[in-house]
Amino acid sequence: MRRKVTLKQIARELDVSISTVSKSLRNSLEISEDTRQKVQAFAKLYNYRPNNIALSLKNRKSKTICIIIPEIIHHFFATVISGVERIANEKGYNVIVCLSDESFDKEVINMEMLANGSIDGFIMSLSKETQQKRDFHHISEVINQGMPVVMFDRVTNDILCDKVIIDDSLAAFNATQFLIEKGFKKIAIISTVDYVSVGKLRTEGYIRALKSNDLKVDENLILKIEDTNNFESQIVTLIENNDLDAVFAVNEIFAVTAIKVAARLGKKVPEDISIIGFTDGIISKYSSPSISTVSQNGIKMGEKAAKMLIEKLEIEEEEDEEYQEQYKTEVIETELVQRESTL
Amino acid sequence: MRRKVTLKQIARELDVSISTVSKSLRNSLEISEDTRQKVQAFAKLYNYRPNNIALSLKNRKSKTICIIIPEIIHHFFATVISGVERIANEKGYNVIVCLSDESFDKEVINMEMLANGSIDGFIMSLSKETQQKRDFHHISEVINQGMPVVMFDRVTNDILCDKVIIDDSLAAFNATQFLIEKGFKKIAIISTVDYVSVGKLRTEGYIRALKSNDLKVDENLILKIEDTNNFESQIVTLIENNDLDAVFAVNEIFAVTAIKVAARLGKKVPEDISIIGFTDGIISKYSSPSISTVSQNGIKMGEKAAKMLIEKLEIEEEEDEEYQEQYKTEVIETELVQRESTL
DNA sequence: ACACACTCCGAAAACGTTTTCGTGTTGAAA
DNA sequence: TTTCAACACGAAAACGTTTTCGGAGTGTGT
Repeated sequence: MRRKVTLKQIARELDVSISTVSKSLRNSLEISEDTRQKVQAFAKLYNYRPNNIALSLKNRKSKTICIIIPEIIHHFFATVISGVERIANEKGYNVIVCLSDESFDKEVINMEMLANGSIDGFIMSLSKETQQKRDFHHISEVINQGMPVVMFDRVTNDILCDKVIIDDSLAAFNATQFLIEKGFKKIAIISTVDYVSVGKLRTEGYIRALKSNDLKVDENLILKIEDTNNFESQIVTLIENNDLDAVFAVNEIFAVTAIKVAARLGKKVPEDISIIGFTDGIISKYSSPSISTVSQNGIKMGEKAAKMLIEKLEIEEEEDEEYQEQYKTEVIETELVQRESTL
Repeated sequence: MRRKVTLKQIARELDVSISTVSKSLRNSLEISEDTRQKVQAFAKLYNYRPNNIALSLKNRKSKTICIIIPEIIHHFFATVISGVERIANEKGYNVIVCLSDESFDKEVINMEMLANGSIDGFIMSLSKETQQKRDFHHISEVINQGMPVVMFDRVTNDILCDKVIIDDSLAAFNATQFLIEKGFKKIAIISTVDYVSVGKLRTEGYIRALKSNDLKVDENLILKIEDTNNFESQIVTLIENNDLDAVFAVNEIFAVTAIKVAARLGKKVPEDISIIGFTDGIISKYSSPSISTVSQNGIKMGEKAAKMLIEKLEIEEEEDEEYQEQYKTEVIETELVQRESTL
């Protein structure tokens, strides 16, 4: 169990100064061929690796970024992480993953813990609670300290920073329009409560599509679910009490639950009722019947977010301030994936 | 955009020494009530937070652990991360997530990048390629440097360290036994190639169960899948050519694919053919029919792994070496979850 | 008047790097 | 012999902390 070897130890061992060792290892021309070789051989023998923490301190940057997400269990967020990881690795950055568990407090704690030099920037998607409270002081504080933040998916207009989103409203519009063009009239939506930004936007898109086709918007067909752990009964009621043609669900779980409920109520999908979901994850793919869905490419979002963040970080080094105070919002394309749950 | 305030700045501002500031903030009795108050007020005003990197360097530990997994998309691994995160957070540790993408090289690179002071210990599950090559030098090297490693799920006997596993063989035995007790004779297994440790063990358990019930082991009923991206045709062949009573699949994807294939071939699940999977993830839960499965509690595994690792880390501080050279292997209980895919 | 204790604070080392600057030793040119 | 450049190396500062040690000043007891 030899401990890690340091410059100092090499220096002592070889009877030269620390500077000489450092320079030798970085192939400085100041050092004679002779000593350089000697040092490098010794370093290799003892498997010397520069201490990252020391480098971070010296360079005042850690080459590490943090991604904060509400839930890792959600397939979509997992794909985003995977996209971030890929780009980060490519550019020599590490990724710290933090889970807010949809809790405002955990989000704040995570940010405060890491904003003290541990990381160079944040990529984040807001927790439900944060969106509900509309309290973003922890984020603006971090930004004020000069640390770049990129928000994705669940974003807010209250904070100025780079953002990566999909056009939730448009995607929902298109999905609904797709159902309307199939000839369906009674189309329900299973959405979330309004403070979840994406839920609200998707509901908006759904309503816009109905209106632009002169269909009546029936409040009874708009189900807004608050408790994501216990909602099945509400879906039962929705399907039981209305003679639906189709259902648009704003996530996979709602969609697959709708299918199960429909089956239990003796309605066949897609013959009796069509269903479209949101997020092209594992559930949609492997469900029986497989689920038509709006695909939001998580990997692409993650990659884009990571690219934007790292770009900001590297620009910061060169240009001294100025110029960089402009923020972009990237919109990632969505796509309607047709499977078995729609006619 | 005020930059982060440091001890030095506070000291200069208040015309005292750095030591005084540091001590004041840590409520040292050496400092008079007066100055302490003054410093603390100032620090609070400017929102002083100690620089984590500097602390890491000084304390020679980063309060950060790394978890390396093959794929974050797999629900099981996501649950493990979530367990690790919870415990780590509780104990004041951060979690760096690295993905090996089932690649040996990425695994090595990740470990080497982080083993230089950036983190205090590893939690990991081996990539397929690593298991195939049986090359674990990167792991033993890290361990030799005195950095604790905890392996979970995909482990190897070639490395001595703490481990968290399930009894794959026993779990498979029980699942098969369950099918046998239902009266099934022709039971197939859809497994992975043998170099994937858990696949091999599960196959062993399956065979053991058959033998202990005096059932013939038919090689034709043992399907070992290599390419996890393109295997459906093999399952078709398996089900088409054999008049199966039941199928035991070693993961969710294989199980749900078997169901889909069976349906296409006109066999009803569970009436014509029963199916048991492995891993109680989202697919098993939401599939139609829902899938009976062996539940391996990922959260528990993650929590246990994190606890073991952190315990090792904290022991290291007190006891000077000695005593700690004993490694434990924790076995997490599995459970057979009965759903609709078995009679 | 002296010794001593106590209070309050600062200097400096340490963690492991990188880099700037200075300096001693060569050898050659004047 | 002197002068100067080139070469090879070391000292020290810096990044931001914590902590040990020592010291100045004050007060107390004899």
